[in-house]
Amino acid sequence: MRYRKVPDETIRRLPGYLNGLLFLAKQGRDNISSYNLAEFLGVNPSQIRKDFSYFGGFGVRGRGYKIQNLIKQVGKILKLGTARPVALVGVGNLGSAVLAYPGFAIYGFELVAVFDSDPGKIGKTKNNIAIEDVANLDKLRERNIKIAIIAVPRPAAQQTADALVDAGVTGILNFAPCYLKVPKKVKVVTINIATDLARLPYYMPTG
Amino acid sequence: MRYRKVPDETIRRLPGYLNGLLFLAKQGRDNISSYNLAEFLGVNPSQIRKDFSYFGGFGVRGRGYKIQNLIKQVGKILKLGTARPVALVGVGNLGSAVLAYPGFAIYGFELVAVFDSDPGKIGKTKNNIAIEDVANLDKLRERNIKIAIIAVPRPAAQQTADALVDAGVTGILNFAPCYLKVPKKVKVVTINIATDLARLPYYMPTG
DNA sequence: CTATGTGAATTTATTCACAGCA
DNA sequence: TGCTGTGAATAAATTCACATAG
Repeated sequence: MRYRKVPDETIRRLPGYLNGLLFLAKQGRDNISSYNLAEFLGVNPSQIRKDFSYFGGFGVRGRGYKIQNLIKQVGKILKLGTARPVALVGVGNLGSAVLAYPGFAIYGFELVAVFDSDPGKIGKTKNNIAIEDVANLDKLRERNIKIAIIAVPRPAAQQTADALVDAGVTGILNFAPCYLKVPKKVKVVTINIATDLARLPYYMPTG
Repeated sequence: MRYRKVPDETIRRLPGYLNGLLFLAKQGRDNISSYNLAEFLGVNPSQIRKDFSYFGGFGVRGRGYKIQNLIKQVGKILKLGTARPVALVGVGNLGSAVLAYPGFAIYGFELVAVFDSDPGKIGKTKNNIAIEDVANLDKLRERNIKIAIIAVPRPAAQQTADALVDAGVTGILNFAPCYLKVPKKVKVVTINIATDLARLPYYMPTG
């Protein structure tokens, strides 16, 4: 197809497609139509086809998609091909849960470095990873870690982001409930559990 | 202004605005312009004005917005006026973090019921809340709990959602990495930490 | 026949630009 | 003058609908 900018929304959906496809593959399935995949993922079939069409289309007319092929192609688009080391900053309640979270592996992420500012935690081991002093974040550069997860309290979030950027990090998953100011070349995705919860009542019937 | 449907995107942003406004209020500020609020939140000023305009507009021309008034109005829009009881299902790593998460309170949410299927956990107390048997989810109806958080493993997610819906729950925050099929009257917001992380590499410079 | 790939149509969301009010 | 509120203009995203390939 002719060149067109890939919508951000398409990129936002692709990891979800990949998640579903990996699940279906593990169930032993090897073909699927956009209709069946859409049903499974709770989205619109033409949306799926359109999303894939931005990259040339991966299906066979009349037949559908080869799941293994789709997995490979989507992984390539998202640059998830090789194992990616990830650092975590902040080992409080949320950070500990993130550290133990098993869901990152399917995308090739591996949590390999953990930092905290609490002297009572530094040096201790959690999930087989030694907790390091947050003052040593600059070590991320020589270890070639480009992705970090911020799970520190709000007052420490911006300075943590600054230190990460200084250390060469260009991708940040932020759990602190605030906007992080970073250079344009750095991508931040913020997750705020509370704001997501706060959307529900608006849509719920009163009474 | 004339009637127009409020965009979903506006509703998605409002809890974030409220979060920022509450923070600014605690700092002692009482007025703010759309420009300053936008700068603080990392969004576009006219977007903020437009978002508020769907509800009539809450500012004063030439002066800006009264923070306390905005907080009140946005809370009303989001139906966050009164305290809202919330239930949590699943007390694994993620569930425990959610249980200890302090961020819900500013929106009036209170975690008042916790369920798990593990006999080793049922009856124990965590964060001053007794863990109940997930088989008793139907008790939510008589306790008038309409919002629930699903933090169970994927294989149990859909059946948990079904049980919650049967118990009268109409708002679900879902941490399981899968689509949940629910009746139209039920609103589901899904948080998938791994898919959010998986968006980063696409935007990051290669090398 | 079946189900993709994709222009075109439609819907939704964002941003502009400025009239109008304090 | 300063900043809101909002139509109008753009831009972005979704959905339709069908020609086309297997």
